[in-house]
Amino acid sequence: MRLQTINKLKQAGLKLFAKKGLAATNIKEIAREAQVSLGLIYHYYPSKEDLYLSLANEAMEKSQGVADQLNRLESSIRDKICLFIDAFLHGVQKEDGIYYFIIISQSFETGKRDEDQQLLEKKLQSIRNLAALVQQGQERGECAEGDPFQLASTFISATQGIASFKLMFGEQFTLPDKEILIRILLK
Amino acid sequence: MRLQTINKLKQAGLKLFAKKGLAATNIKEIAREAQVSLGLIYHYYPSKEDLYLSLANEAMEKSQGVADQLNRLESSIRDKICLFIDAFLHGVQKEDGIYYFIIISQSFETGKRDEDQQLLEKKLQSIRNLAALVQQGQERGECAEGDPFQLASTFISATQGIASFKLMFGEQFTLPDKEILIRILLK
Amino acid sequence: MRLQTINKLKQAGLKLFAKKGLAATNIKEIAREAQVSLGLIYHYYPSKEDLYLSLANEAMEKSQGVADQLNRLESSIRDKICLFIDAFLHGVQKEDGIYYFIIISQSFETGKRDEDQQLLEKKLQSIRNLAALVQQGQERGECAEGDPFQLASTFISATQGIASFKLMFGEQFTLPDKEILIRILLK
Amino acid sequence: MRLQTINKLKQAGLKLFAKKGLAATNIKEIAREAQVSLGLIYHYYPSKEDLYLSLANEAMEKSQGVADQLNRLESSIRDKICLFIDAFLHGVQKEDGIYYFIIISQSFETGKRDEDQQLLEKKLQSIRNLAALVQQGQERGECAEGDPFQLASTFISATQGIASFKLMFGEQFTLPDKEILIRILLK
DNA sequence: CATGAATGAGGCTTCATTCAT
DNA sequence: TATGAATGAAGCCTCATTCAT
Repeated sequence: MRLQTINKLKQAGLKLFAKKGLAATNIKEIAREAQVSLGLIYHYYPSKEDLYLSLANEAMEKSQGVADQLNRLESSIRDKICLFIDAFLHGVQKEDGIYYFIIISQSFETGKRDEDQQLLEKKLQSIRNLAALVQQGQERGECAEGDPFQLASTFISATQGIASFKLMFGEQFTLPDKEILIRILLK
Repeated sequence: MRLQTINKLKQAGLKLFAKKGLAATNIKEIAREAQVSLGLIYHYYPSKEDLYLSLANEAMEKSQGVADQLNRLESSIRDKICLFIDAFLHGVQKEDGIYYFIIISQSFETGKRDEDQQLLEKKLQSIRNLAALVQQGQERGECAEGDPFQLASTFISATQGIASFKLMFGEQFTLPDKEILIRILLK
Repeated sequence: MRLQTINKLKQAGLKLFAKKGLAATNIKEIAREAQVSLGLIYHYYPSKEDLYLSLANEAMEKSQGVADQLNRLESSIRDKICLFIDAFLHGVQKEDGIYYFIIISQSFETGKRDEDQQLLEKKLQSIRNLAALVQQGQERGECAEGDPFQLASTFISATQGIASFKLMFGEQFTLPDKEILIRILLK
Repeated sequence: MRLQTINKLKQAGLKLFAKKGLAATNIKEIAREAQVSLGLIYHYYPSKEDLYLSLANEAMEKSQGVADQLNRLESSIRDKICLFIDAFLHGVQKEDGIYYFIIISQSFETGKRDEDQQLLEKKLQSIRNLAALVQQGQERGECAEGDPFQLASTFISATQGIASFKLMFGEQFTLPDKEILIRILLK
């Protein structure tokens, strides 16, 4: 039924878009991967770009959801950041998880100006959110010195690059230990 | 004459491939950007993929060249790493520089198995080279604790992500201060 | 039930085929306009072309029916032609009426050779019928001079063109007074 | 070279669009008829619709050109109208001529609102122009009685219908004598 | 060396039709 | 009867590449 088909499509799109990017992924391939006929995609998504945007937005929402959850916790900044890193290291080892990270880090434009712009804005916002957390941490003496936005973006950069390497090299690539990532943000 | 045309083509290809990726960049656009006729491209490169590979390899070589130079210096590991970071932060602010960084970080496959594989291997090697440096640094007590390969890949990840953000957001994005990057690798 | 659905389908098909032609009208649109599900259409018509042909034939029959009725009247040729013109001017002002006129004037081919050919033959026959009437009129001195077939086809041409303009321009277009049309055929 | 190719495309498009309409004519067919490769069409026209619009506009311009020429003549209204009818009857017997007439009479929409609207407006204007001529003729006592716009539209309707029949039936259809058409507009 | 017209395979999308429910 | 999800052939269009000039 509807939901099952949509899930198969999302699954297939996520995997292929993450691995090859928007332009290099073709609709036929998505259909094959989803085990669905070519035309069916267009019952659910008006275009390849719409499927991509839907996945990219979903990825951002998931990421934002995790961040929100952490922020609601009654714990030290250090603990929040540790949990965030745990979530990242855990997520990047699951098939879907890594695809979501990669989709977020991609900068492929769909040609839909408004929606591309919105995605970009959300990315920036998520860095700002982490920066705010870092600033709090600095005030409490838990975080490393330096401009909070710079610290946050360096950290996010590192996670994106790591996800990218993990996808590129697979088993050949060992994820960094938690401590290495912690050191970027915390004293 | 020859050289000038080739340069214009490289310039244009570099910019467009970096901004849009291999699949989304088309030859006509490259010709227009290079102010060169469409057919002329094929006097110098057998295919779009060859132009891309040529640029990607050149980017890797440039990067390797910088690393080699640093390694040949008679200075402390700390100084080498500082110089490396300087080179990165400086490079990423120049138009061409950032394009080279982005091209390196991309994982676009051209369909030429051997050459794609070679590129991947070079990327891995450059992480290993940095890891070796880090290991030396650790032996001398200059570098941070942790698995050298993990430290190196986290650092490289961070630089790639930063280059990517810089290209995405342009002036809206402030590069991190040197100290923030230094802290990933050094005590 | 059956009949109601068929009527809704005919209504919708008539409107859309008249406005956009056979090829540019799609089944989904017909279903929507008829407020009927997509699949249901295929319970009543084997294909889009069959619905079209059914409507085109019905239109021809209606037109032929009016002509037959007039012919059966015991009145002067002049009166018959006047009544014919009345019927046209009246019909073209009703929504369905104009669609039927337009369908008749269209020359869309459905790919079903035989049936396309039959439709064409019927069109020709209806001109010949009017021509016969004109010839009678000329013998009685009521009709204008000239080849009866030419007079008839010119008249029919005019009515088709008028119906077409009416559909195109709607309220912006004023139908011609009866006298103008009368003058084509009658003295 | 360019011009020759463009002419072949126009020729082919004109013929096919006239015979089958916009939606039922496919690009591959146009390419075959023009003896040109499929892709080449897109060097000269951005889309099928653009080719169609270009032909439709050209047809309107040709028609307008003839009308303008006649208007510039220093002759009686009667003579102008006679010449107009001559031009029509002559044009409709040439292959291209009839295609142009048919294209003008078609009401296919391309989906480009503005341009569709402009075409419609031009059609209306050409009726108004003829109506103005008729009004002059009435003032001079040369034209038939009745609302000039209605007379003009009836006349134009007749010519369109005649062109349509001619294309439909070919040799089976005899064009009306000049006198029959003259009688619609002139006393 | 240089141009850009020409080609056609392949990609995205539509849509008539079928079929399980 | 009735629905609309599913199919896939066919249409439009793009674009890497070739080639005559």
